[in-house]
Amino acid sequence: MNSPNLLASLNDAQRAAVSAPPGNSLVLAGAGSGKTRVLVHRIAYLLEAGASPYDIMAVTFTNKAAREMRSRIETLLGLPLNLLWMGTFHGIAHRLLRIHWEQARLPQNFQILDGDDQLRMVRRVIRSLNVDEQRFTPRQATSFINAAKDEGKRPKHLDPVGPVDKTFRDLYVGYEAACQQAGAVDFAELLLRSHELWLERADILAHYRNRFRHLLVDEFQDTNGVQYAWLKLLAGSTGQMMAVGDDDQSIYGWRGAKIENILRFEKDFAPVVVYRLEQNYRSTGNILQAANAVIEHNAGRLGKELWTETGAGDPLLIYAAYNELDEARFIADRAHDWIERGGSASEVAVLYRSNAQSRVLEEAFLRRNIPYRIYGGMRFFERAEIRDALAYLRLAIQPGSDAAFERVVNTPPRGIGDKTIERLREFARAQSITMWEALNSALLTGAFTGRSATALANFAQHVALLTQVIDGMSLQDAMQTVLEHSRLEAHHGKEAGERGIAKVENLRELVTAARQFTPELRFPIAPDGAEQPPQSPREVIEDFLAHAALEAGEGQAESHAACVQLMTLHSAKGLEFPLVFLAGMDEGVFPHRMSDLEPNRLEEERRLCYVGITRAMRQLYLCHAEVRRLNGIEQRSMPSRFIREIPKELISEIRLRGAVVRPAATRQDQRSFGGQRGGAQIPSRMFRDEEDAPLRIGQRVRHASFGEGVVLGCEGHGERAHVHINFETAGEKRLILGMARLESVE
DNA sequence: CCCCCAATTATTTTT
DNA sequence: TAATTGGGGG
Repeated sequence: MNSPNLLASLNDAQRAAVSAPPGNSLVLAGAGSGKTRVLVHRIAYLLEAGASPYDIMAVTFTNKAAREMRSRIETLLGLPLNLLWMGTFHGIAHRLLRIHWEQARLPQNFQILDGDDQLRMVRRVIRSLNVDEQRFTPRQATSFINAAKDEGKRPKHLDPVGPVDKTFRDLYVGYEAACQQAGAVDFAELLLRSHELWLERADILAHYRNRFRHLLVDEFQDTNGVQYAWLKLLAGSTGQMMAVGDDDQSIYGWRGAKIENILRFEKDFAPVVVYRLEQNYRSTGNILQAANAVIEHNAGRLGKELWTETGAGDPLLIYAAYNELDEARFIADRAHDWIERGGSASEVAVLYRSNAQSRVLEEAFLRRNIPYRIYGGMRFFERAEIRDALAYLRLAIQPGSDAAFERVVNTPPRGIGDKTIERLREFARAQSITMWEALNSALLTGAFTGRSATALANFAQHVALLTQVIDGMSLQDAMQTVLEHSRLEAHHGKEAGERGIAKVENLRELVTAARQFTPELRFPIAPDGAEQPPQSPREVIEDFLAHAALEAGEGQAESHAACVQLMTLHSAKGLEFPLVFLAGMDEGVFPHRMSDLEPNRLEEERRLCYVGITRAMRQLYLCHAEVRRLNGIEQRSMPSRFIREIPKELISEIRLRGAVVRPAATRQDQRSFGGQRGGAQIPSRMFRDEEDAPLRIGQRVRHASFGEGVVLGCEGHGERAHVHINFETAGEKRLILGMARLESVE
């Protein structure tokens, strides 16, 4: 059955993929080639062909992508699809474990550890095993554990080489025990545990295999070891899978993603029909050519070249800034021009390699009075005050949660110090009971005396009261009550300045988030019954807590106001903007110096560059600086090699009109630039705003007798200015501009 | 418990 | 540079 309507709006390649015959297929979808469109239409196509929503599972990597896909399908088909399982790997795995908690050997009320909880847990294990915390940092141990889990490995699967590895493995063992004891499951564990559940329980696996005959996986190049194994197991020999991905956009290798999975897929799921989506509907010809040229420097690609029917468009623009302040100022100026000419701020994005670069940019936008929004950094549910409040909420419904207990036992401070907590912890460990139980039993037996006993008793009473008061309350009321009782608002309210105010606002926002929360459907008791909404208020609260862990809350308080978007290249994946600036195209910054030695990592940097370039629809700026202050040290830097990989004919270099030698910046100038304290005394805007300027700092010049060199600086006015040049052979010289007859070298 | 100062150390980030 | 962390003293 094929509906002409459904396929009419697609191009040939898209149509072929959407109407792929039964079996496995791989869609290699280049940037901007309509990938989501294909997935959405494929689902619609399957439904039209007689599949039930009940038969389909669609997996994405981010909640945002999942939401987007669901809403697009519902728009396309005009009906809600509750029975279709669509979500992130973690979301779906979580769902499975909630249904089969018993068979997965989890307590029914198991909780999810997010990254921060996990780190705390690991730290606790390190201390309890008396491992040297300096040599084996919680961070290292956590990434060791996660790396193993991402590969589907339990401690018993590891064979440690040397004592260091062995210690890590011991920590992994200890951590697993601690998690099991606490009834806690980290992100990687969700996948690993559900995978093992299927391996151990053929009946459960058979049920899902039978149910999910159609599997669709987005961003396949980002799958890691367990995710791949999980999919493979679920598909079995009967499941039909469509994997969609782009090897050129694989940028998460550093957290376990494997591009090779695309190749493995072709082998393991053979026969696989491969579709290539290469027509791009997003960018101009010049932008695409630049992207193609850069990515061509990578070896071992699956091979794919984007093309467009749109014209070449404007050339890419390169700006060589003097330093990062100049770069930021330039970007803000150009963004300003765009808006002046009638563009919207939201059409503009500034992308950079690392978050640290956002500061200077932010200041420039602030100064220019351009509305901006910085993505990334701390997300809503990750903020300490929010996590504290949620810990209270959890404690109220589940006082046995040690993680929650430890988090708030002394927040706000109530006289329960480290010593007291340590004794309590010891008490709990010795008897294998929870901290909460330890507290109550210690109070009964009079193990604590004096001030700490009073403080502990107060806390115990406080939690018990909270539990009682909250019982039967709606989520929203419970949240509100918890905030009032915990005195967290008052605690943060008296904190000085902006920060305190922001925290109180966040706490209020949390009540709003609780009010707006719609719980996911719950799972049927009978295997094939329909999903139901949660029954009790308590279940809603539990769902809300899981939701907070699983979805850090990027969407929270999302303003759709017209803002210039500032974000890292990583978070720009999947987005598009008419005007894009790539800031910090310097060697060492991008490619990052930590990644430019090893070929594989360099290639990942290059893919990141490819992602960046292909975000741009109409105009792309590449900016680099000659001098850049990084980690407090001012350094000369070279333009990124990626710039050199773009053919010259696609590029136009920006000469600021009227760059002319001018004396060192006045104090006014410096102040308007946010100040340049310490470091090299090179004025930040020496060569601006006048006519006919042949010289820029960092520029290469040729002198009749000294040969070639680089301009380091300059003092004085016009023809009589003293230029400071570092010649390649003759060394550093100070020359008088009018006499030197310098030629610029390109 | 809180405050202050010195020391330390700086990717990318989703779930 | 700047943000966070640990130690010492009140």
